[in-house]
Amino acid sequence: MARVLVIEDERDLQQVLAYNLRKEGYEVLQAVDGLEGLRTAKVHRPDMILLDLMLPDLPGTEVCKGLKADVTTRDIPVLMLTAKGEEIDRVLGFELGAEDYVVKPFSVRELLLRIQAILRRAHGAKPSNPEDALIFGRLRIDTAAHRVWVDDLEVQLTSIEFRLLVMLYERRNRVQSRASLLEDVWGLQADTETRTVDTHVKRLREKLGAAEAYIETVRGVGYRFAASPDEVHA
Amino acid sequence: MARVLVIEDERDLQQVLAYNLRKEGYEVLQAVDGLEGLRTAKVHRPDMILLDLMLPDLPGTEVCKGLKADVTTRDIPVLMLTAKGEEIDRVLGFELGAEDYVVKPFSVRELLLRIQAILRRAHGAKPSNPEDALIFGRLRIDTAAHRVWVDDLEVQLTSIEFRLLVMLYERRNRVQSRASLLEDVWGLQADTETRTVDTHVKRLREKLGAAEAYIETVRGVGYRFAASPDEVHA
DNA sequence: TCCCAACTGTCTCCATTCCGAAAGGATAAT
DNA sequence: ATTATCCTTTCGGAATGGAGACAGTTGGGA
Repeated sequence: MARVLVIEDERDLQQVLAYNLRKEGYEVLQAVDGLEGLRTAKVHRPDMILLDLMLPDLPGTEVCKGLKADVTTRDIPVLMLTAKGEEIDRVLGFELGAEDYVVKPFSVRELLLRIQAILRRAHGAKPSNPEDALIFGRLRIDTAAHRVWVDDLEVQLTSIEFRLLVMLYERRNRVQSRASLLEDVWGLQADTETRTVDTHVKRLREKLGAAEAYIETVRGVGYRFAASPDEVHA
Repeated sequence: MARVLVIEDERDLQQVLAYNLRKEGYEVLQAVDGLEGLRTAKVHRPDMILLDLMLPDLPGTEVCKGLKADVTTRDIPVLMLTAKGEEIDRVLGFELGAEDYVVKPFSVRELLLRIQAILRRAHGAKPSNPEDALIFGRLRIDTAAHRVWVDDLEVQLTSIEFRLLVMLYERRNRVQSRASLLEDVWGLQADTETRTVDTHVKRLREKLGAAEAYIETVRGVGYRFAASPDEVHA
């Protein structure tokens, strides 16, 4: 799930936000002033940032400038929390490249929707090229279109199978335990004695046919996507 | 670079827009009410116009009519800025002929994308009319006229249906979640527990008849417009 | 002003697909 | 050979999306 950094000095609000974000399944990073926020952003690279405009050390505008000035954080969308609906704040926020803003007091629901929208846009906009599918040996994956091909023949995967494949691929050459797959693909956290993952891996392999060998079993640990297409042994 | 006329009375928003447009390399003309907007449009012939629906002297709809009534400004695409809940239906149809609209508060990023899309279309179809229509297999879409044909037979779509179709088409071969469609077509931010999108897709498909197969359902994810007219599965 | 037609969003119902669990068979490790 | 681990098959319940119906709105015309 997505990681959200909350830069907010009011303790109570910080708690409320963190609680609600976690409840929605986000991973939450917290910072209570601008400098800490900048540091955390640079180190942890969150998927987006909630930024209070009024902070004890730096004004939020400066934090925003700081974020935009650094290549590693430049592209992280910022959602501004402004104390009053002053137009000036809005202007500054946008000028500085904030993605959106909400005015306090805001409803948590509204805020969550904005966050969702931003993350959706960020994800959707990532592969802007028309035909940029991942290619791995005989396997081709187009995440934007949600389509998969093996040897130029399209394979119909269900959404879970697709997520499982992408997750394995993104972390190729690293063993994924069943528990971590359950968490990342299913969004569950259960210390599991279930064979659910096995079942889906099996179905996925079936559908992948010739490309099934890319998914390797690591006995006693979990599953691993091959490091390179050639490494697969017959 | 393209010239954009911004007709907007709120000073701050005017500034935000101008700043961001210039940053993107556009030349910006500004007007703070409808009459000034009409004059400026006639004199300077911008490549497109951002028009607030709520202006001090004239409603934006009237400005739009005025633009369409004058030969020198008739072909300039108009992008409407509307507040939430304002009637947007009539804005789009034949009546007013606006090219697109965004609902306030909008993210500047989103707005810039829309502007890009409009200018791209406009440039591609320089000699304004005859081949202004997009062709996709048996489907023909004329965004300027808001008309659609299937196998050379015109299909009557409502404004939402049209917008939905265009949105899907412009992002073809990319799955659109229901939530993102709700946001981009309806201008709503909502947890999608609703079947509204499904219903409209269904109605759209009905009307498209033979071309309905271009709109594909991706179970558990959303909808996707086919990548190419031939790829449609039986 | 009133009425009618068109449009839109929501609801319910239903067929289909999909998921997760269970259980027994197969395979690798010791 | 024995055990631990993984694969395979099967099946009922749940989720998903489409079809149809309906009421609230809106705009246009009588």
